[in-house]
Amino acid sequence: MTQPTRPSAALPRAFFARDTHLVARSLLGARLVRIDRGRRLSGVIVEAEAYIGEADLGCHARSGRTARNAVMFGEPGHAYVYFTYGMHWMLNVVTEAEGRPAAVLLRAIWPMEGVAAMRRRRGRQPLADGPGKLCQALGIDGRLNGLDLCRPGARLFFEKGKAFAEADIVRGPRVGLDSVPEPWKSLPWRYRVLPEILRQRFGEG
DNA sequence: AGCACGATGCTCT
DNA sequence: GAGCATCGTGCTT
Repeated sequence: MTQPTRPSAALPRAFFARDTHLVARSLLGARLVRIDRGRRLSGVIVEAEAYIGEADLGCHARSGRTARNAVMFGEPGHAYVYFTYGMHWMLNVVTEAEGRPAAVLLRAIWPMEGVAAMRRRRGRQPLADGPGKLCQALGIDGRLNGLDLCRPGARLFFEKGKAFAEADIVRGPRVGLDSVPEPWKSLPWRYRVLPEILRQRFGEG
């Protein structure tokens, strides 16, 4: 649909080296860009969740550093991509200072560029309104785990976008943590754009 | 429109 | 061997 109107720089590492809630909140409205065989696939980020530290029992870092979660302990601005439920990839971006395991899970985008290519990957199904669907639509899998999303030339990165107003964003409990103990299960660490605001800004799906 | 369930394989106990 | 930061189907209101 829309083509890029100007070259834009990837969000810098300093953007991610901050409080995880602030990063999650600030990513809403930003653009997630995937370079796929030389073409841009992108969408506006409309839902994200915060996972913070070893004390957060909903976070993969809860049991300390392992082979799977090692990237989360590293430099901010890298992709933490993992496989779950035997079939789905999840995309996170590492946040906060190096050595402190924290990340933001990308849960949904509003597709903007390369919609036909995304649809080819997704079939006749909703495009990218869930973390697994998002990864499938953008062709993201474990090969991208550890990728530096702030490095020039990266095939996956973030771009600044039109921010959403505070009133356009709702917080709520994170999804899929049914067996995680309280308070972690219910903490409002999920951030998403109100549906009516999406309709207002983007029109019907 | 909503809920229950099965798929399917990796990670950690 | 259990559980999982999910998804699509199929069945019930």
